[in-house]
Amino acid sequence: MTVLSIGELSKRSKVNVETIRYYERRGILPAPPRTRGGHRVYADEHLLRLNFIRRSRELGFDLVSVRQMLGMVDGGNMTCENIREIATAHLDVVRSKIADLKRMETTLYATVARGDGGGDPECPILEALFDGGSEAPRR
Amino acid sequence: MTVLSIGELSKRSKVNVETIRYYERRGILPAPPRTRGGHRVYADEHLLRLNFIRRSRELGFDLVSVRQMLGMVDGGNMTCENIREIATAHLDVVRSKIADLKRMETTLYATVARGDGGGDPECPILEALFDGGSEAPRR
DNA sequence: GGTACAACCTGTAGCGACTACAGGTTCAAC
DNA sequence: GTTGAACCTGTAGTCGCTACAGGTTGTACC
Repeated sequence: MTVLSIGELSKRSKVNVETIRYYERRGILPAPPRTRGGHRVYADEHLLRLNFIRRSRELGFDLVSVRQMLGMVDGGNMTCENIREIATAHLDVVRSKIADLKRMETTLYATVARGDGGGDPECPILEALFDGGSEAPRR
Repeated sequence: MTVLSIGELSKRSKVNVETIRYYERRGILPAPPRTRGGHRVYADEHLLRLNFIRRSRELGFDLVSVRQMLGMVDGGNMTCENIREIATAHLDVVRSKIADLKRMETTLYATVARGDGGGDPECPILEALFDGGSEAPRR
């Protein structure tokens, strides 16, 4: 039965003190008991939960999804199927972000590389940015 | 010498009216002349510039970089070398975002796929989120 | 028991790049 | 002259924090 100040919780979870309080305000981490003076007092369960949150955030889940998943765990209404749905939806989001960034990377690299060659053209990067059409690289 | 209302400029550039005004406030699009009644009146040069901004944004440049590039074009102090520096730095940022997202994708996919198999384990996704360590996927 | 000072508290404002109003004015067509 | 879409300004909200300001509490040491 460990007892932790917010600072100690912060160190062990590697989550910023301000962020911990922010999670509490957002209803993602439950409000812990307080000392007589008003300081927060945490227990192991909070550390566990905070680790879950950090790990989810590292994987790119937004706080709404994190709250949903934790809410399911808390209430009895949890199905692994529901959790899987959230995770799968998020995986799709991550994959489409990767696709977007790869499209950027391709166009950017082509643009930056273009001027490397011989002559002294005005500025191929600017030209590409000025006369380019919409999103999708032409061709 | 085309004359455009903000609505027409918006249609042609595919940039939201509110966003156009936002760019003006941020000093990225110059404030155009007004009608007697106070409506903004744009010319072709604004469309050109706005297309540049849109295209840069689609490639992920932030507004500070866009302003820097446009500032160089406006003042005489532009070198293609400076432009290339900005673009190359941005390319690095894009590439590291891709790397981050790929790491997420790998871990996420492994996590989601884990429970597909036979038995009826509690919930492998939750387990992974609860007992996972820091950022880097182990193994 | 006193004192110093780190750690804590609340509440608010800022970031970036928009978006979405509210509440009012102007323009264009008929 | 009248409608009504388009425009105007200014402000607040989004997301996930981060960074104060200005005050209070906890704790270690003498």
